[in-house]
Amino acid sequence: MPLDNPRSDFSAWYSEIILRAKIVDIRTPIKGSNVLMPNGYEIWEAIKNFMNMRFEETGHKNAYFPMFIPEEFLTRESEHFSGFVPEVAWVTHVGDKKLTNKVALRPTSETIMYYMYAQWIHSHADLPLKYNQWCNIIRWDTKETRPLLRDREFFWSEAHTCHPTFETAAAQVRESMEIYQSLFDALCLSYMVFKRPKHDTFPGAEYTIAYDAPLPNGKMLQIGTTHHLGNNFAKAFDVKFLDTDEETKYVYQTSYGISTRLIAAVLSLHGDDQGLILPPAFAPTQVVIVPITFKDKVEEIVQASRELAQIVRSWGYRVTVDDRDQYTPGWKYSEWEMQGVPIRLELGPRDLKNNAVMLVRRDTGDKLVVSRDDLQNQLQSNMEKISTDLKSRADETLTSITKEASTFEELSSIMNSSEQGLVATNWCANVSCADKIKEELSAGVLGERHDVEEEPTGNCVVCGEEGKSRIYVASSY
RNA sequence: GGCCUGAUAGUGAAGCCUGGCAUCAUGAUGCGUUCGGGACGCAUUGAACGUGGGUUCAAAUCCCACUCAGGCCA
Repeated sequence: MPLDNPRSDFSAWYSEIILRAKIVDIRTPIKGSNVLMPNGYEIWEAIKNFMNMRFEETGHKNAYFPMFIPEEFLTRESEHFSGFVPEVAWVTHVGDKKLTNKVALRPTSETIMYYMYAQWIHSHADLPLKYNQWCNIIRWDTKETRPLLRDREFFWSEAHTCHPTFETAAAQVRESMEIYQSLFDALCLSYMVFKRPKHDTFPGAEYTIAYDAPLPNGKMLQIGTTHHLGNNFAKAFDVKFLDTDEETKYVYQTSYGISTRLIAAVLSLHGDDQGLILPPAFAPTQVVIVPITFKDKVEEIVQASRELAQIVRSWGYRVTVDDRDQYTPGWKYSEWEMQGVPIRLELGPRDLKNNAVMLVRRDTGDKLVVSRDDLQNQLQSNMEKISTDLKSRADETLTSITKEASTFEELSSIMNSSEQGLVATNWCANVSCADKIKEELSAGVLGERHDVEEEPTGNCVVCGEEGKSRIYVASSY
């Protein structure tokens, strides 16, 4: 029962893999409100562990803020509110009583957090304040939900920081970028960092930095964002401090987040037609041991496999022994490959006799007979090799979908082809031209690159006026 | 926002046009033989056909609404 090829039919491949690899089950009663199954949840926990480590190193504290937001809060920063209002879910009743003041289920937590920040921050000595929360978010999309890509309820991390000046907040933006890029690199993703155009900046923010990863179908996926909020929210929520010059000032703020959507990027970018390929550092099971039993030696081989598992576990790996006797080895190989386990060890009578094991890489299928003495080294070097190879294959995907257009005809022929792609071009910075790209091509202006300096190379791809910036266009989820 | 397609054992499908005992594969369970790339035999087990209503002697099948899934256009 082979999977579709992710390059030729990504949509079908994605729908199927998500269930067959036991990541998400969408057979729930409410649209866009799905089960994150253990395999998916454990990847998320591994991401959390990585991030919590980085947060600790950089002076962030985790906290938890309420899910219920009074209506009045969402109207205080009106630009912010209007950005979310169509997707906000409201509590309007309790039992059979209608509430006098309806309550929102958080679509994001700026308002409730900054209301509290105003009570906590008094002086420059209280700054910087760097809090993060891991929580669930409700955004009630009325249609077009896709598991992990666009859910009505999803998990995320949102960090919200306060600083004395615009520049110290800008420095915090840079720190968040460094943290996120270390995470994306550890996940072996390829991505580009963009400064979003003005019209696509987060409601209430001065500017937005976004990280976009390629998908095999030529679309791009936003896997994280960082916002410099200036003091717009500080003014709305009255977050002030007494500075060293004895003046009362509004704080400057930043916020940044990643969500379970990141998992979708990892699955999609690395997977193949046999299933998932998980980056070793984040795989729920890193090593699976499959005993190859023969009728007169079942106990001996199963026992040896369990002992081997204990040893490999003591080296710090997450290990599973698949000793189910109702499945044949070949069946087990396929199942673990579907779930993306990076390395499989096969242990049979031949290996026992030779004091060896068979080591198989998920990403390449390469098989290698390894002596027990050399196993620890081989595991480590193969895990590292898998990571670097995943990363370079991901980079190749990004390179292969990146294209160039100087006229609207070129741009539109790329966007209308089945491969689509990420198109580098030039823009006059007028929203009307971005709107035309959106209306006619269902694609968006991702912005100008923030990780690389680039100058415009020609005139605006839409109107032909002077190009003000070199931008990238793609369709996105 | 508009349009199209679909929903039948755990899973995947057939049956629907032309209303009349719901079929096949797979899975699950048990026993036995197997086991180095999705093994096999025998036995057992499974559905009020998405939900609600309508037409009819009779509805999985025809009609209406809703929910969910997928796709297309704006």
